[in-house]
Amino acid sequence: MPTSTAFDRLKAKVLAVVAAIPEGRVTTYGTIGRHLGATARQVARVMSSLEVGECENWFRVVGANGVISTTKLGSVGRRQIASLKADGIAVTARNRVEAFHAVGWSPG
DNA sequence: CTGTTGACGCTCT
DNA sequence: TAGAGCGCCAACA
Repeated sequence: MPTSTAFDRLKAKVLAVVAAIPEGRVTTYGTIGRHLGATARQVARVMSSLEVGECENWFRVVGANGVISTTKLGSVGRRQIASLKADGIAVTARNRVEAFHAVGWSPG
């Protein structure tokens, strides 16, 4: 029995999945959550708890339908959009990933 | 134990 | 197509 909490265990899974996202591809919290048997909320909480260096492509994780949560537009969102563009992923002015259906990636 | 909050998702209008 | 509201679940004070 690991001293780690369920949150830490889930965190490891999420990090593993997110770290496996290929370049130029994106996924959503719901997709990861369902694949790991967790809710999008839990995945989101894990992402919010990530530290600098914990995940190298956290920015490849977006909300449902490729929508970027406006909650993090304060500072993180800007950095996420910039990172996505750097990966070749276009983002519309509505904070949505362009051609999300084309870049949509499923963990597996 | 109770109340509040949230890097979300789905449905209705 | 766009916007607003409600629900689910877990962490935190």
